[in-house]
Amino acid sequence: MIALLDCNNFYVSCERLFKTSLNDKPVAVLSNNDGCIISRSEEVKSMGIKMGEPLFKVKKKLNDAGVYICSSNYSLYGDISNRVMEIIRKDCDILEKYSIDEAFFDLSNIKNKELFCFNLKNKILKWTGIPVSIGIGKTKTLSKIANRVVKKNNEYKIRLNFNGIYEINCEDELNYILRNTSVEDIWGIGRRLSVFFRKININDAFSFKNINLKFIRQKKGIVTQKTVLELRGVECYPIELEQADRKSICVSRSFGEKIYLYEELQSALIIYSEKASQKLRKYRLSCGAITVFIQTSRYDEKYYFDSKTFTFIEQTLDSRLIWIKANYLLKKLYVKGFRYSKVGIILSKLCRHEKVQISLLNYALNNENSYDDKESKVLMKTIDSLNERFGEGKVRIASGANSFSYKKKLNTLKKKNNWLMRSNYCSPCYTTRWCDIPKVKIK
DNA sequence: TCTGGGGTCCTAGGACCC
DNA sequence: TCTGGGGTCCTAGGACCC
Repeated sequence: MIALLDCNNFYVSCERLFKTSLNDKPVAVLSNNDGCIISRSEEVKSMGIKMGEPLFKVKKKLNDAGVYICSSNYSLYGDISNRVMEIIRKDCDILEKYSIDEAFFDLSNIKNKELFCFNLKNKILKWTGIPVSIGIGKTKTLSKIANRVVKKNNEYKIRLNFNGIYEINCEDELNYILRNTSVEDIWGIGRRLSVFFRKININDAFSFKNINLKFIRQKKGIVTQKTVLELRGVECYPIELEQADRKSICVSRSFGEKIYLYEELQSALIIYSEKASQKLRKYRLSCGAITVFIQTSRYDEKYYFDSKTFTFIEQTLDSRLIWIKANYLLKKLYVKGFRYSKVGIILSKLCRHEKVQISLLNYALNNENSYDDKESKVLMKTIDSLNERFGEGKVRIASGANSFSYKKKLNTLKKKNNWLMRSNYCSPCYTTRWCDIPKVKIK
């Protein structure tokens, strides 16, 4: 049996931890750049505010109702998430962290599963302050559905109170639940697939479970077939204990204000390149290719999107090299006259440091774009540790985007770095930054 | 005016090999 | 006039997830 633990309204719950006055007030957390609503307290959900709703469309409604709005604060959420995961791991080490607010864990060897989960839930609440819900089923897909039953109690009405825990007990109960679960609410069935299934009159999880296996394999592929099997109790997605190495790393942000100037794109991209390379080294990886993309808003009449990729002869972890190539790609991509809303960098063809395939050509040609490998590694390590100790961005790559002449140009245009992401309602990093640690007064 | 960011996997089709 | 059979690898695009 597999349990799925899910933190309730996770980002909102994190914001409430250090600002207890918000506990019974409506709260909403925004996406990056304060664009959309991505976490809502129960009060906000019941106002009819949808997940992913753009802020500007509902701002008045939120203000009128006295909703407290937060920008997202990922260093806070990431840290709280780790604490929750560690508490689970203490009681159950067959654990897979599935997302920032979810974990699957194995209950096969536990006798009273509901009691075990009940105690775990209380412990997490007591030690971190985060409320959680736990669903238990034979497979990951079923535990997801069990978890949904806890949260949408009013849709299923099989019990008055779950205490945050629900285990699918018998076949009859399972079928009842599946009949009352819409096809689009199954894990693995998204917008496109649910349109397809609705068209052929498969509207709920029960009829989806009983679909012809050959038909589904042929029409929708192996992934969807696995989802059907999982609903039948056949495990297709086991709990993954080891986190697989990443296959790509992407850093991109929407701008606070639209951008026209090449230099402004450059000054954003250099920061993203540095962030991406830093992440690369944190995972002990090197990259074999980089992709840069730029785009205008999807809602803009003159929509523009393009991306270009450069492949290295030899995988690298050096920020300088990554930036040189990123800048080169940006130059090729930039077209004057568009209102750019976003730029980004993707590192791909990743491999472990120690598995980098050394190129004969790099040595033979004494390639100007390659650095001495040993020196480069030491330098990057030094930069990373300086930045970790003294704060992000303290040591940076020199570039035109940081130059005096560029700053002068911005000055004459009376501009600052207007592209910086909006984050107008951000809470302090209570648990990850020394100066933000909450102070306690004792009388 | 204002609409997020970061991932994974599968599949079909093209290019190439003998 | 008539042109096989069996593979691999790569990539773009599409689907999904949180």
